[in-house]
Amino acid sequence: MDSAIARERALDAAEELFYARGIQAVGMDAIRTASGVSLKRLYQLFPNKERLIDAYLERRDLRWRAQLAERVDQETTPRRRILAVYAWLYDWFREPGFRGCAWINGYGELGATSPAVAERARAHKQAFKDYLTDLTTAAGLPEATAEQLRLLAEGAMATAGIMHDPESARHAERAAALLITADTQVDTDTRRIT
Amino acid sequence: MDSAIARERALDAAEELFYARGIQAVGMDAIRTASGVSLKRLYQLFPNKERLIDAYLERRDLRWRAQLAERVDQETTPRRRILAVYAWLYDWFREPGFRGCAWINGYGELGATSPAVAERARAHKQAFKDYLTDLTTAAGLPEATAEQLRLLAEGAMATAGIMHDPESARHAERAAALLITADTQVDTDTRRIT
DNA sequence: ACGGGTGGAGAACGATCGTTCTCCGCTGGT
DNA sequence: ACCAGCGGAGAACGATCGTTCTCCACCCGT
Repeated sequence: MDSAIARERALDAAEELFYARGIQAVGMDAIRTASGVSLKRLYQLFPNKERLIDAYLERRDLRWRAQLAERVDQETTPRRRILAVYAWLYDWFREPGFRGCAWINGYGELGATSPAVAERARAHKQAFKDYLTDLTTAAGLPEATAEQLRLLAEGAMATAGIMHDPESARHAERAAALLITADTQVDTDTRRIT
Repeated sequence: MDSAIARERALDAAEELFYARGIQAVGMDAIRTASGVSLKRLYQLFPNKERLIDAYLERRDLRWRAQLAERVDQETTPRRRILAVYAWLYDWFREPGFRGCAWINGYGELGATSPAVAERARAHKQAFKDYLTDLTTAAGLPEATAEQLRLLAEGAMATAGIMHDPESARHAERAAALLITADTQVDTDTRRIT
């Protein structure tokens, strides 16, 4: 079997199992069974479990951000592009098998013991925040607004994961709409609102 | 030794170790060593590790909410009481050894495999949201605002934990100030902002 | 003083899991 | 056909950990 295909199958199985059951709850044997990739091959592709976890988080990060950007790019005006983030979250939260943010969960599980996982979580969250900053500056909003939008999104992810309540995304969306409108008011209008 | 004292010492050790290193990374033996409570006694007090985890989350929840309420009660006006939540978060985030929210972390680690942990996390988050609802209704604000304030707080906790950035609390505070002002505007003013 | 029982220290047990090793069948070149 | 080597299945190994068991020192009532 082609090595690249085996790698992808292993990562597919790892992603599904790690995300659904938690990382530590999934043994290498379960990944072997789910992927059909033998243990020997698994350890040729990833020298140990930590590297497999790392590759899982890396690949998921790329896909997650690409899908978000794809949704945002369906909108044209800066304001609608910002709100599209929360619409996308809403769709994500309603997907069957949604179990919260893989990086928040992974950090909670292994952030204290695995520097690699902690770093992946930080990098992912930083990249997300940078993306929001791009969207806000395109809308002429200050970076502080991006920070606030970020907190709303993170709060929606954490809450939706724990409470199984996709509506968090709608509340976040409404708050975001208020914030970007209020900040605009403060800039253009008098500073009645602060 | 008094049974109640042994129980408290065990919980003290469990809380410190579970929170700092993650639950699964701490063995019963480490708790025995840190607490000075023998294994036999530990298993008399808690029939198994899951029950110890449960007691840890329960006791921490009571203390966490009591300390938050204590801080909020230092303020008198409804608006300042709401904003005190974020000031308290800011102080908490800057404490040495802060590692994020114990329930977000615990849910990420064991939410998928332990129904007891998942339920404790849900109950804690629900109680926090109920408390915010009390604060907002006292301020004459709608429940939707409580939901938004909750998302800001949860986002600040998740972000501060992962990024080691206490400033999340200040950004959340500023966003909260905008939201409760904006919502007040919508109610009293014309509904220019929505 | 003495015997019974309580509690502590730590060994022991069984299960799980990451990682490696063994054995064997298959393949591909000559 | 034959042999060398690659890859797969799964056993094996060693470590960790939750839980229980053993053994012994100490204490307290008579």
